[in-house]
Amino acid sequence: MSDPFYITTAIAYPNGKPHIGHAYEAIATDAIARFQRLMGRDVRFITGTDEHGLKMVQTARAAGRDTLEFADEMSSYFKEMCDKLNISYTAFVRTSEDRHHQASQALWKAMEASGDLYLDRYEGWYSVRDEAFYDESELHIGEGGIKLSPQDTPVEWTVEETWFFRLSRYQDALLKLFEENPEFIQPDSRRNEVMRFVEGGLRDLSVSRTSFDWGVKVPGSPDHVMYVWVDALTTYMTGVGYPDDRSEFARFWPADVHIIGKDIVRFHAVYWPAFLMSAGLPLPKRIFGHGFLLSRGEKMSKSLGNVVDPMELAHLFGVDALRYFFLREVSFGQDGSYSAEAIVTRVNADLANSFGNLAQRTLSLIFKNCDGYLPEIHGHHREDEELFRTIGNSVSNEIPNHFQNLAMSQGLESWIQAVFACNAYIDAQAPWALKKADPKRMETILATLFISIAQLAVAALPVIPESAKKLLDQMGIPKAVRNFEMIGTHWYSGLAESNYRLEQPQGLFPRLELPLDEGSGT
RNA sequence: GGCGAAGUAGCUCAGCUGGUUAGAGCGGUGGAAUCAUAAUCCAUAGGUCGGGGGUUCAAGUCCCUCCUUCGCUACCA
Repeated sequence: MSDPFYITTAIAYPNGKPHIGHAYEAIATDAIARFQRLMGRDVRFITGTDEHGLKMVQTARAAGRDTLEFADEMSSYFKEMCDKLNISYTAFVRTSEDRHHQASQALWKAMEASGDLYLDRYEGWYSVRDEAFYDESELHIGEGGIKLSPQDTPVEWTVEETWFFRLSRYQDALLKLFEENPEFIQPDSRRNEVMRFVEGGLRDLSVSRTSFDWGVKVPGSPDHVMYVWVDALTTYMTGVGYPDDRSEFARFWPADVHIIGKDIVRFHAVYWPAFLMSAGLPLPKRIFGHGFLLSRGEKMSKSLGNVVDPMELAHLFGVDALRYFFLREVSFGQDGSYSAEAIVTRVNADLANSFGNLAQRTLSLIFKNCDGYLPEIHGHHREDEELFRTIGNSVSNEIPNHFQNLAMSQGLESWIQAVFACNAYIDAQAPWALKKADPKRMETILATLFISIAQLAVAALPVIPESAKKLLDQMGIPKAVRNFEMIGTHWYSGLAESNYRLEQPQGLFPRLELPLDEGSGT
């Protein structure tokens, strides 16, 4: 059986509809998952929604809705988004599911068994929005004399009985973990922040609430529900069968990487490993905190009116175009900027003009000059070998290495350079001029290009799955060859000898137009 | 206040452990080509690598300092 690979997105809080950040995270995670499949790994890819907590109750109530019914609807938007964006998750986990409650309770019991949970009374300033208590010293006064949390959310004085987790006990173990596994938190700037936070000392964490009941019941304390982060994080285990499906869980846990936003690094890099250590479970291998997408360099906010619906972008420009843009243009781990012009420019230049047009002109030449049959190779020239070397180095070496390191933009940089090399090659060789003068040479050139394009299409599958598949289908590339290992082998003659015949080639990436209402911005 | 990141061609950015004339894409300019989605290819544009100082035979690449932007964190009020 092939090597397992387990990856997750963060589990989204469906308090509102999915925004572009959710789409970005899902797309990036999906590209990695697809890449690993093409590398022959047996992939589990979990995403889902984190539906508990007082905030959901209140939002539902404000809308005059039943909480679960409201959660059903909101969660469905996230699932729809994933399906629309071609996200190849293996399970979409909702924290309101029964199996998830069981998983969370199992984790809780394991932590309790380690003596890390104790009941105490908590009095303090509580922010519903943040689902967190704050010390008086952390508060500041906002407009109208209202006390606000450090996140500028309103707080109220709350007294409740609560379970605590002995987080303080894990300070040294966590620091040791970070020091011995520099890859555990990435990028490095996030790692530094977390380390400094932990070095500053850890307080025990309040991990249950009694002020509402929309959550996972604490075993043996029916008045308590778990702190949302406890059960949200547990989703990563629910998704691979914890606690019942022991073989699935044993096979896929711990996760190879949790892809999350930079704003929730602490929960994943501090609380989560501490919970797991307490429960005696293996820790995820890597936490990757990606950056935020900024609209024309500015943070998205409702007040600025620059909130963009990712579904609208996908509809406007196409799913693959959007996926390509995000992964090519944004250096993974850093913040990125997007705008309609940037998307149109990038997608037209790379996908329509360079790659799409390359495929179109090559396949058209074969269609017209070879009657659609794949041309024979009559011995390669040095220029052909050079092109193969360039493509091979990119497709078999640089791209997989970069993707392996979650450096998608750099992998795509290598990819587009290889595409450029093909365009330079076709212009230099000018096969269209050889139809009568030297038809054999023309055939060899077209075959060389056909092979190169197939390799580039396979390498692009993780990023633009739909269009790359269409292209490979047009080209008649067998399914068995559509992975990083096989596409580098000698499959061409077999395909040519099978008398595969091309249809009239269809354009893959239509040139995009800048929508009228988008072009006039700053 | 502490820690950290960023500041490189008009724009968006690459530049790992310091080493020949600082790179790419887009845009601009001049050519070529016409198979192709008016797409492509070639050449080119002379940017004090935020300012200043230092180490070194040699510094975007190391050290110090200052400026600007951002992140994490602390504290005062």
